Amino acid sequence: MEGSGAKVRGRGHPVTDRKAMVEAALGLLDEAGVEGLSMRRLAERLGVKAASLYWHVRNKEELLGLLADEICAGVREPRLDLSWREKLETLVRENRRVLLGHRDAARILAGTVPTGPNRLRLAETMLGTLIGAGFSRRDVVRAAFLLTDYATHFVAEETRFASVGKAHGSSDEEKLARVRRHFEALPEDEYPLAVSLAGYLTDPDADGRFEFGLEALLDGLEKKLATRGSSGEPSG
Amino acid sequence: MEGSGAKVRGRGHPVTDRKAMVEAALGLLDEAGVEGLSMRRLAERLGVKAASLYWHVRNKEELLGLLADEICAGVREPRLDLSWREKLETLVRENRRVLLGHRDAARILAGTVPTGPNRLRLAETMLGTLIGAGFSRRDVVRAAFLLTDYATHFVAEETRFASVGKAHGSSDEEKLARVRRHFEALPEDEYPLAVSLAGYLTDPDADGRFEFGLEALLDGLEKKLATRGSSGEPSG
DNA sequence: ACCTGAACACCGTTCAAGT
DNA sequence: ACCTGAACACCGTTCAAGT
Repeated sequence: MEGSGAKVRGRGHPVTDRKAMVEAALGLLDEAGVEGLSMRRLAERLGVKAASLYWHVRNKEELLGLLADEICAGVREPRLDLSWREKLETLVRENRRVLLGHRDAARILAGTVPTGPNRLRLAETMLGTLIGAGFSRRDVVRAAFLLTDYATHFVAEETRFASVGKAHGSSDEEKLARVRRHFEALPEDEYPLAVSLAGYLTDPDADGRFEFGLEALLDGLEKKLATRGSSGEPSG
Repeated sequence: MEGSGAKVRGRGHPVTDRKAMVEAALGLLDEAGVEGLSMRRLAERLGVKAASLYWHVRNKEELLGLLADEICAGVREPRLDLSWREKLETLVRENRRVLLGHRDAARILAGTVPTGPNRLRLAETMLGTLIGAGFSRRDVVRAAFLLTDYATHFVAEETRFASVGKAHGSSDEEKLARVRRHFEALPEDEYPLAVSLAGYLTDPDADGRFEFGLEALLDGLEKKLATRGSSGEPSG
């Protein structure tokens, strides 16, 4: 429980305070989720009144931006000896892994503009890898958005129900089972496929779903590379 | 402007009232965005007190679910003579078109579970098309999620700044120009690619970006079909 | 069957004032 | 330089009470 006193000493330069704020925000996020992450509760956790936070941060949006960047600090760079495709796979999987590390992290990322140093660094890696693969400059950027957004939004969907039922003690399996029964109970003449595919619609294998989409995306990108050729500029 | 009086006559059966609520909610959404869509403002618009809404609807989440389904009513089914790939393209493009038709519609869809009749009907069409293409039952479901979520999340990203700057009179182009200058002003030694690709990172051609991703996804899916063969069951 | 009054337990943000 | 008191303008939701 260190850090409860916020700025113990030093000269209390604002950097330290922002850092403490973001750390506290991350802790609060893990305990209470996005829904519970309010400026007032964060202030309480820092032993301060809510109004004080606005000395360190313009508004809540700015705080969430800092928080998002902090979350991304844990993404590891892919090894240099990998192929471009392996590098991209690693990067996108790493993204998912890190987002699964904090409650509602994907929703924070999705709702926030990537301007912090960590996210910019990751963008550089992604863009550089795509340039190395031979995409045109325009396609590099489009592919980067596609892959980054895929990771973020997949995890956001995947964890949507993580918080909901935890309160009244229903496990993930119980929740999925309930949804499956809901699909199965639909009128079969109107929604025959939803009924018959209910088992797959509530497939608990999120890893498999993630890899399915990732492979499709990379196969699609690979095909573009083959078709369009290296139609673009040199890779500088 | 019909429907301003809510339930004029009939026997005021609850279906009518819910319909009027959802219509009013859609109007409020277009005027005020998700941020401005509150139960209290919606009640005001219906000439009623906020507490009354809870007679017709369990809570706000349920209302948003109904609203999401109403938004999806406008999605047209693809023509039957198209190939499976053309059908999927049409369906995903239609999805985007409809989501662009109401302010923050994509965010409503993204935050809501697809249980309404319109969304279920669209799911049937999507699943049926993928079955017709020859995917295994498991892959049908995975591909359906992939394509549906792509449309929703693409539009959510695409329209993220739609509302923000409108207040202090900055057009879309001005906003993009500001972001581009921000990237260009980054330290070139740390973020060389962000600086050099600033123009593409703020590309205003959303249609082009959307089609890039859609083509990649469909190419990727097509490849799976070729590779895995029709490994699954018959198409019943 | 449907609506209201009144309350409960919250929000983000501002700003003059304190130290 | 940093924090507080007090307020402003909101939220979603409940529930006894009205008609």
